[in-house]
Amino acid sequence: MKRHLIELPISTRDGQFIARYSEKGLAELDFPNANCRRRGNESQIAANRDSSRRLLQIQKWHRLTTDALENILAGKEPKKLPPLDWTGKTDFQKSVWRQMLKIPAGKTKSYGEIAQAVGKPKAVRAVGGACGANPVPVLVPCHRVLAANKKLGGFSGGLDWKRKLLALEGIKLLL
DNA sequence: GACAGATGAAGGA
DNA sequence: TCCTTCATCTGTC
Repeated sequence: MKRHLIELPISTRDGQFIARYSEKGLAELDFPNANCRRRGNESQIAANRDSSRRLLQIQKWHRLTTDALENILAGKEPKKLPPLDWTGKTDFQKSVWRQMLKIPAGKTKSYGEIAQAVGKPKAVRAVGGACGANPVPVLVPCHRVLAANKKLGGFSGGLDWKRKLLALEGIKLLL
C-alpha cells in the first residue's frame, strides 16, 4: 500500500530541501540535488485534494521543519521538531534513530556507542545500516554518528554534506 | 537462506 | 602507523 505524501520544498541558503509529509508527520527529507532518490510517483503535490484541516496541520509541521532545518544549518539546536512518521520501519531502526535524536548539537557518538545505547553492543554494522536507512537526515542527526577514532564513516546525503554539517557545529574531524 | 554493509578490533609488517 | 582479515548483527532480496 502506497502512502500518500505531500511534498513541499524548503529553500535554504544551502539549496532547496524537499520535505514529504504523511498524515502522521514528516516522513522523508531529501537533500538539495538528491535527484528524487525515491521514485516520486508515490508522492505528489496534491494539496487541493486534501481537507483544509489536514492542510493546516501540514503547514504547521512544515514551519517546524523549516525552523529546525534553518537552526541546524546555523549550527544551533532545533527548538522543536515536527512529529516524525516512521511507519513501516523496524524496531531496531527506530531505536537507533531515537538514540541519534538524543545527541546534542556539537557532540558526536560512534556507531559502537549507538549500538551499546540500543542494547546491542555488537550490532555496530547494523547501526550503520540503520543510519543509511534514515529517511529524515539532518533532523535525525545521523551526521553526528562517526566511525571509531572520529573518522568520517559514511553518509546517505554524501560525505560533503556530512563534513559541512559537522563543521557548522564546530566538530573537528581526523582527516 | 544468502549476501551486503556508513564497524570495530586484532594481528602482522 | 597502515593494511588486512575476520567476527558480529541486521536488513533486504
